[in-house]
Amino acid sequence: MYIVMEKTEQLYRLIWMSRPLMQAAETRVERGLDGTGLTVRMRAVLEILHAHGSATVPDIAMKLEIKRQYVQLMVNETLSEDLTIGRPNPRHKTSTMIALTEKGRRLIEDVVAREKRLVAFMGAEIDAADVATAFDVVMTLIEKLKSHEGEYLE
Amino acid sequence: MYIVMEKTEQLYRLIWMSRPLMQAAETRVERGLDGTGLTVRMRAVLEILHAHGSATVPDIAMKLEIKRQYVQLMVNETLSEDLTIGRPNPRHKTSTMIALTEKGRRLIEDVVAREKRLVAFMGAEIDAADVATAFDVVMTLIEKLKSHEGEYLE
DNA sequence: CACATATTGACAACATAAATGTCAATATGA
DNA sequence: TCATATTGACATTTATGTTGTCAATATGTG
Repeated sequence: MYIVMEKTEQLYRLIWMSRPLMQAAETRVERGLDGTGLTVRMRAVLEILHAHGSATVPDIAMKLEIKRQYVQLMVNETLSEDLTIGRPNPRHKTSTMIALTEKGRRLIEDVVAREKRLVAFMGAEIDAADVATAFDVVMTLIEKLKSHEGEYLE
Repeated sequence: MYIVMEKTEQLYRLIWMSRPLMQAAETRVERGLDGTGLTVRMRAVLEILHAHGSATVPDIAMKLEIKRQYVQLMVNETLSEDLTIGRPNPRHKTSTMIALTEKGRRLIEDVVAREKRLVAFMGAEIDAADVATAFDVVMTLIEKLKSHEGEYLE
């Protein structure tokens, strides 16, 4: 029982550390973007396109879990900087497929590579198995938090 | 080398999962606040006062790592709901000590207890040692991200 | 103890991320 | 073909902060 309480306490604290973690990470990412001309939200668009290939604005919105209207804004910024280009969409004629341009592809690859070098450096003294464990715990937590399981407890 | 890459990749993804984790957690917390009359930011004030005892507005701002002007706003809301009360501060006469009222104390205790029951439920099938590992990894990450170490890599 | 400096609370302006509402144009599918 | 849905564009609103400023008051040092 004591151990159970300890675990819950630690899990509770872990969950509340997600905000400091996110803030520290985003601050760092922002600094890494200095000089690239990218904003954090433009970077998000490029990253998704790089990871999943071209997509429509509503597609990207679904992946980012934010409203398409806001994504449209983000995407338009990347379009006007020639980081992406709208190509005719065979599946839907008014919804263009947004694709990375060569310029956009190179930029996001540079940015991600630089970020990964930093992460490699920061993770040097963390055990690989521990990282895997942490990752699993976090993924499980997200899943549980998003499900409505346990709602009756409230 | 392969393992190092794998670890870095996983660490990178773990870091980027901090936002989904935080969002899922805060959405859930918000739902838990339904019917209490509390907002998330009022809850934050009460939680700090409950955990650390009474404090001045600038103290709370330091703990939350946000500007005192915004914390003032948050605190004023709790004051006007009689969840907290300003008491003369022996150490500084214009800066009142903000303390929980009985009403505030009972409310935050209820809220936290309910949240912990939910966390206990969600963590039931997660190993205690894994939680401890995840917690350590996350704390280490936050520390590394906040330090300027590795800046030269950028 | 006087005086320069800091702290506090209050208020206003601004920034950013995002949600929400609406519309016209166009697609899609029964 | 015609009802319904999707998309992009645009406007408004909300939440969560930051930044700047001010007057009142404290604090601490010579």
